Parts: sequence; structure tokens; C-alpha cells
Amino acid sequence: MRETDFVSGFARGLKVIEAFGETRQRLSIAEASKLTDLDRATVRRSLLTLAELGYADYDGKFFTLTPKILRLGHAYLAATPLPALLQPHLDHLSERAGQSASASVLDGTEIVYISRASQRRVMSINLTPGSRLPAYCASMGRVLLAALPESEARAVLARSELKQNTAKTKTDPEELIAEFRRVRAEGYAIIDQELEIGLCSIAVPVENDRGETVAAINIGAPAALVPAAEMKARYLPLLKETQAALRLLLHR
Amino acid sequence: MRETDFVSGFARGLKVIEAFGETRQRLSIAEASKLTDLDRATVRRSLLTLAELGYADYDGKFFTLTPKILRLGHAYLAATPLPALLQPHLDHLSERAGQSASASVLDGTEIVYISRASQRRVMSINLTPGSRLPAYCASMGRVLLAALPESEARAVLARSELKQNTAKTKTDPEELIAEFRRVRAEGYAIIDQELEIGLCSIAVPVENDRGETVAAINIGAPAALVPAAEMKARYLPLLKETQAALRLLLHR
DNA sequence: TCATTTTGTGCGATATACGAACAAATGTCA
DNA sequence: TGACATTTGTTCGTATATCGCACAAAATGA
Repeated sequence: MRETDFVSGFARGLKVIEAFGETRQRLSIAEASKLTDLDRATVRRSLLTLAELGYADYDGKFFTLTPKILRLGHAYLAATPLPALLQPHLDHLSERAGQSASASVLDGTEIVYISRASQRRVMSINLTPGSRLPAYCASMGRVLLAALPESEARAVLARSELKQNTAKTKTDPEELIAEFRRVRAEGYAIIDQELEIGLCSIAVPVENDRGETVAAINIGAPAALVPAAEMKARYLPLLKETQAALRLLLHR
Repeated sequence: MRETDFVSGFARGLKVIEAFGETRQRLSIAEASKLTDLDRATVRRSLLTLAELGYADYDGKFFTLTPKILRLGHAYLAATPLPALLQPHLDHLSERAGQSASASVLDGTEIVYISRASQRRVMSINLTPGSRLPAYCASMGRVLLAALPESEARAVLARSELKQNTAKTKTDPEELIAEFRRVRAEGYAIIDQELEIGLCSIAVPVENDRGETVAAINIGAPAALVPAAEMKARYLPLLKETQAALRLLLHR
């Protein structure tokens, strides 16, 4: 790509939008400038542009994003058939399992939820399509990383902040790589309270008819109700059934 | 705002992103140019910028958005406390009603879903946070429009495409304005299959402690199970309870 | 094959970014 | 309270980047 094929004003504006996620709802020009590492004058123009277009409100001091900004992410959810295709299967899966079922894809070091059917809240945080979790310590993340060539998986781990969320969190890259091999061989991943105390989950890949992994689906359950040791026996058959149904759907 | 405080390259780029929602997943440069009414060279630069930043993939012919684009909308959902605040109440409401419960805000002529707790699918389309419906024919839309000064509500209706979705859809602006008055007086709106055959819903406003309407919540049910005439008796008390709980939460 | 559509590129005119300077607001301390 | 320091928002001139057009090249299809 040539130098002149890059619209830096556009790139800067997107950076400004993302600055809102990291901290608070309201940002002043100076705050946004610090977060994005862009000149105050530049940030100001971007924010005024967002306000002019209705993507942001401005009270003279602080800028806040408006719901119109959701159109941007929604462009993806509406344009990509995968989330809508998965949803009814997740609903069915969730109902039969009596637990929450979700689907996600990989974006860098994180997994991104694209569909979800929740029975009740098991996690302290609120997961909706668009929500993100670190891949290395989520069951769907393990499945998605296991699907990458090992060199790529290593590269992702190298870029990840391998944080010890709980006493059970695996943070050693070699141990994780070994786990990815097991996931590839056995076709599922189980997380036992590595992300949050009290939460277990089990995931399998969603493959198209060429065997390529295009997403992951999981079932999450409170550890108090379903010990990790029972996750496989209880939920793997259901997940495998859903996986088989989806494989037939995802021909291309 | 001065002319030079507007970054048109940014505005054009955002228009390009939104072009993906309207049609398909894959857009060529020429297609995107037609949809956005922008010069091909401009669209090409915007798309290449998106690809360079990882927001889009490019196979040499078609561009597709990547899940990274969800970061933009998620910046809003994460930055705004409302969706997360509402979610547990919707879960509780949904469980007690045995039906789907949702929350939305107004964006122009449309309502935007910000949180949702679904029991089972009652609609043909898949609603997730970020999904949009026309305000004039949705129960939450009626509630949100009723909260506007009447002149503004009229202006929104004037900009709306008042489509006859079903035989029951109200499309006369005067009839709708009269209905808004009733909603204001009685505090709830009921939709009887005006959006989709077989779907009834009832909504109430979510107000902060100053009585300002900041969102709407609803319960949707299949008309076959719950006739419109029974919606009020069955669900209004539950909605009112949730509304009262939220009012205490939303002081500012 | 030729016609049609689509994509890529060079160029002049125009719009934008940068950095610095200034003004206004805010905070600090005697 | 008042003087000073700091932070923030805004403006301006200029160097630089982007826009839209026109044309060339490539792909597509009849």
C-alpha cells in the first residue's frame, strides 16, 4: 500500500472513539488527547466532527458517545451472517443445558462475543455481543488459539498480558501451548475458575465443512453447581451435537 | 463550529463503515462507492485505511469488516453505565415474566437495544444490543417518543417512514400523537402485532430521580400465548416494580 | 472479439495537521 | 483574598496530506 492510500485523519478519529471505552463515559479534549497521544487540536477536530454527525454529544466541556455509535459495530453484526446463524443454535443449546451458551471469535489476544443465550448470570461482569475477554484464560479462547498454527499461537501469547486472575489461572506459555495440543487432540477445552472464582466453562470449535475453525461455542456454569470434573460428561455431548449441526450449515 | 473544525476524511470513513450494515458482508470498492455516494478513490483510501488498522480484511477484491470493528460500538456500551446497570434487572424481570425483556434508547427515528434478557425467541429477527427497530411501531419506541415534547415527537414522525408492517400497524401521525398522549397519561404502551404478526409487547419508561426518561424497558410475548388484552394485567405490575427499582438507582 | 465495468494512479486544487502562541479557566498557597 | 502557576481550550500560519477528476490498466461478460 502506498503512503497516500492511508487516511490518517480517519485513523486518528477511530483512535479517539476507542479512547472512550478505556475509561469513562465523559472525556474532555485534554483527556482524550492524553489517552490517544494525539495533539489537542487534532482531537478537538475529531470530537467536534463526531458531535456534528450525531455520534457524540458536547456540553461545552465534556464529550459523550451517543447510541448512534452502535451503528458502527452493528454494521459488522448485521453484515456477518455468523452471529445470526449461531443464535438459534445457542438458544437451543442453552435451553437444553440449562446454562448460558455463547459464541465468540478471536481478535488479537482477545475473544469477542458475537452471540449469546443467557439463562442466568453466572459471571460478575455483563457479557453481550462485542464484549471481550483475554483469550488465554477463557475456554473459547483456548479453542480458538489451539486452532492457530503453533507459531502464531505463541506470538499471540507473547503479546498477551498473562495475568494471574485466580490461584488457578495458567500463565506459563509452555503450559498453555501444551494445553492447546491437548485441545487439538481431544476437541474441547475446559476452564476451571481460571478467569473468575466460581466459574467453569467448556468450549468446542465451530468448524466449516473444510474443517476450518471459524468460531467457538461454550457453556458456562457456576462451579458450585457443576464441578469442573463433571463439565465434560454433562455438556460435551450437547456441544458436539451443536457443533455437528453447525458444520452442515457452514458450507461455503 | 467553524468550517475547519470538521474532519471530512473521518466523516467519510464512518460513512463507509456504515455502508456494510445495509447490504452484505463483502463490499468491493465500486459497491461501497455507490452506497456511500463518495468518490471511488476516496472510498478506496478509507477501506485501505480500515484494512491497515485491522478493522477490515481485503482479499484484493472484496473488503469485509473484522470483529475489531465491534470495539467502536463497545466503547459506548462499556463507557455508558446504563446498559450494565439495567442488565441484572432485565434478567430478573425476564425470569419472573417467563418472557424476553429488553431495554432501549432513542436514536433519531429508531430505538436501539442496549440490553436484553431473552427467554426464547419470539421474533423472526435476532435482537442484540445495537439492534434497531423503527420507533413508531415498537412499544419502547412509543414510550420514548411520548417522553419528548410534542413538537419534537411530530418532527421524528415526519422523518420516519411510516410503513404498514401488518394490518394492525398504526401509520397516521395524528393517531400516533394521540396515542403518545395516552402513554404519557397512563405510563405504558402496548403494541399488538403492529411490528410483526404474532408479537405483542408492553413497555414503560425508565426514569431517573428527576423524572426524566432515560430509556425504556419492555416485555415481549407471542400473541398466541398472551393476547394483547392480557398484557397489561400480566406484565404491567412487574414492569412497574422494575421501573421503581431503577428510579432509585438512577439518581444523578 | 469488443463493450462494459471495475480498479489503480498522477496531478492540481483544496483541506487538514502540526506546533506555537494566546486566552480563559482552574487550582494552589501565602 | 490576591498573586502565581498550571491546565485547558482555541486560533493561526504554514507545511503537508487528501480530494476528486481524468485517464490508463485490468477484469468481466456477452
